[in-house]
Amino acid sequence: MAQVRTRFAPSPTGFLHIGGARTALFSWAFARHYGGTFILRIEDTDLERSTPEAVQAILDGMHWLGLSCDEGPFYQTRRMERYKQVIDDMLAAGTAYRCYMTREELDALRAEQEIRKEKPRYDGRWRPEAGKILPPSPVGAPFVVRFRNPTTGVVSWDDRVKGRIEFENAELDDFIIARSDGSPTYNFCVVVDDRDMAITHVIRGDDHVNNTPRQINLLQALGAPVPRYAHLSMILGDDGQKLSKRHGAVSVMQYEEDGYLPEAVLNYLARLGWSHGDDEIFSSEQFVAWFDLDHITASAAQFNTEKLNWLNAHYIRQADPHWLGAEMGKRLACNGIVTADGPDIRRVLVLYRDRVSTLNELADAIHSFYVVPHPAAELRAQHLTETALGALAALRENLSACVWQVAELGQAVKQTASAAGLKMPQVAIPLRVALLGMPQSPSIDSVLEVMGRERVLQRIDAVLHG
RNA sequence: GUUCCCAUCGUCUAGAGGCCUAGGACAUUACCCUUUCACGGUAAGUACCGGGGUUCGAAUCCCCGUGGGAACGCCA
Repeated sequence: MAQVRTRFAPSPTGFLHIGGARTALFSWAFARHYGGTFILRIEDTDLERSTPEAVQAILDGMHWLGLSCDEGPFYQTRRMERYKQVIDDMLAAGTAYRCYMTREELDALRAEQEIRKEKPRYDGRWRPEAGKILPPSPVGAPFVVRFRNPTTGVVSWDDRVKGRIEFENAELDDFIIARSDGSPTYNFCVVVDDRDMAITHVIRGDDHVNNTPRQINLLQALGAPVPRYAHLSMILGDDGQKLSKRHGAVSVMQYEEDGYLPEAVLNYLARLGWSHGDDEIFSSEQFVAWFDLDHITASAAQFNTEKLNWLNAHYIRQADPHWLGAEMGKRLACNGIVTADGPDIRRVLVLYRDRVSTLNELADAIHSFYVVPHPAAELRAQHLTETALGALAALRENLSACVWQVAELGQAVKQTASAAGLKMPQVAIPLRVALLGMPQSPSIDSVLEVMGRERVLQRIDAVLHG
């Protein structure tokens, strides 16, 4: 295959959401797989809605996911001269023409068409045609530039996801390529850029399928090669509903905040709409090695947070303890919890890392090691009974005599229980409540060891004398 | 309304005419492990939208229907 060049071309009107992230991921992976070039292009020609904050949000999202581009980011607003030149060329070549129809006239036309239940479209009244007499151009009046779309035949392409798609040219109208203020429009900029940037594969959302025939016609009018297209179907929300700013669409950065690891999000997204046999868990290197356009699903996919959670749990278990420790320190510090003078955070993490599915859950789970817990009255009443307190008092004595090492600590708990004629849980659960403020925890001997003698004894005392 | 797209377990998916009495994963349920809660292990239930063709044979190919979606902007 010739040098592969793909691009991700978001418009900076909001954050990078999950759908955009997947599009970027697939474009990126495809380029990487073939040793090609991945280009980032910011489509900011809509001055009204584009913001620098949104540009930054997109950049941040891609950076977090580790999707780095080889060229760009290019900004369409900085290429205005180029667009203008191409428009002039097309006007001169007769592949585009000036249209003086006013907005009012256009609106009226559309209204009529709608009444007649027709597809709303431009009627070609200013389109030059051999033997056709155009109205005289109003001098000084504003005009738009329209592309002279072929009127007969079909446009078609072999979509790498959806297969062959054909459109009758008769279905297409002469779309605007330059507004009355002279600024170029989306379909036009895309074509010029894809041509200038020598894009070989356009991987994008399938909401662009209907733009594709227009873009192909334009490309052909420009004498440019037509890239391959791969249209990805959309991602639905967890509830099966379409994602929108109003409903369910969240920034990928929100996932970071919620305690997801980028490798989990990447892995999840990779698997959403693409497959490699039965493989579920794989690194991004593996993904790049395996990725192809042939195994992309043509139908829409519903986002499933539970599966993401499962993957995230997996990656938390795999995470480097030093990194995880630092990350936890940061997250706890955000809640005003100091970890520096408490138990070694890495040892605490080892106890909890396989019991949670997000970093936030992990932070919640371990915070009792650093902050004295206040078990709810109900918990106290249920677990810190007189019998239990008696056992804890005995245990306190036994523990204080212990070498602080897991096997010996476990023995101490067991012996205390049997000496009091109690079952193991009858001691271990009150002990958990005393130490951590909750009746469940990892293996109690490990908790004792990691929490450390001083803290353990203090917390038991607090319960006994509190 | 017109054009285009899509259709396998609740969800993500495997499946390129016989390997499919349809496989894997998440979720669910049961059991095992166990000092609790998890992790882990084992097992179970659950799907080819409907109807016609083509074929010796169809989840796979074709047509129709139904359902869902997208696009029809001087937005991208």
